[in-house]
Amino acid sequence: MKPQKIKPTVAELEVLQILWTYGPSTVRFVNEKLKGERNVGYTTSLKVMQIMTDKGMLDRFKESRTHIYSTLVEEKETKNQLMDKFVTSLFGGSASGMVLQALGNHKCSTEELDEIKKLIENIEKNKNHEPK
Amino acid sequence: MKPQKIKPTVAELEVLQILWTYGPSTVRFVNEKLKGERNVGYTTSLKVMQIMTDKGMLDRFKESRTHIYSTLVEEKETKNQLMDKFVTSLFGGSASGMVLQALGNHKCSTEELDEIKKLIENIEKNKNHEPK
DNA sequence: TATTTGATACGAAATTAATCGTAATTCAGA
DNA sequence: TCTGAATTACGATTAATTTCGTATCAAATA
Repeated sequence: MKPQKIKPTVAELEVLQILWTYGPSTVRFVNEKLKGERNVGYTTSLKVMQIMTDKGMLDRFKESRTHIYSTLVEEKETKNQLMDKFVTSLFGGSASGMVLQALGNHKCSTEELDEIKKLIENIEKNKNHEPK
Repeated sequence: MKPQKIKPTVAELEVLQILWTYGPSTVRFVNEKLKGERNVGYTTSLKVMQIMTDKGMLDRFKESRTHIYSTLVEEKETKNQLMDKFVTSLFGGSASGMVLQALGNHKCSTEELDEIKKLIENIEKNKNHEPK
């Protein structure tokens, strides 16, 4: 029931991250943030955001002379979709396979590991309660 | 001490997966496997593999009239690197953040969850033994 | 009101990736 | 040796993405 396919390009994803993090913003603001990472011209950011608006990924409204852009795609949903693709192409669709490799090679703090354990226990608990 | 940056494209990654799975292979073989997934011409696969060889991702030797290709990049290392990039761009570098989202949204079997728990316990055990 | 500043619109160049057609090459078998 | 089937080499095309230059527009202010 969700035929909407979200397929942001790399550049588009960078814009989304900024809007998810800081909320609705101007092109100027987004461009400043992007310039923190790499060299990118103002009109480049503008164009990307205009295209995203055409695609229905962003919304905007006019405030005096500038436009304020906000996202129309859910952060969680979008990341899930990207993760799906990633897991499929690298781990044959096995999320646990990916998790194993991720945990084995990234350093996680004890607190983080505990958090993960807690989540797993919750999932297992729910499985028992809704066995169907 | 590993300045070698591995950046396979999508098409290249597909070739790598096949070579990792089946070992050194001919273009014909790789192309057959690819055609199992989608429609791709023989010369397309050939070209991709030639480019990969130029880039130093693959090695090859002549056997009669055909070439036998093998990978020069480690499966684990490559996947780790791709995962790093993924985690960085989507989860600000937090592997545990990604794991949490992955576990929360993909269905894992009880066995898989147990396997992950076991791994976490091992990691924690090792932490205690090598506290530095 | 004219100027300046800063924004948007638009087209198009530059890049990168993926695809394939065709020519040249190689070997095996007739 | 000649022919044909299969392979490789290579160029070129297509498509998608990223980039930016220039024109245009709007509003604040001198």
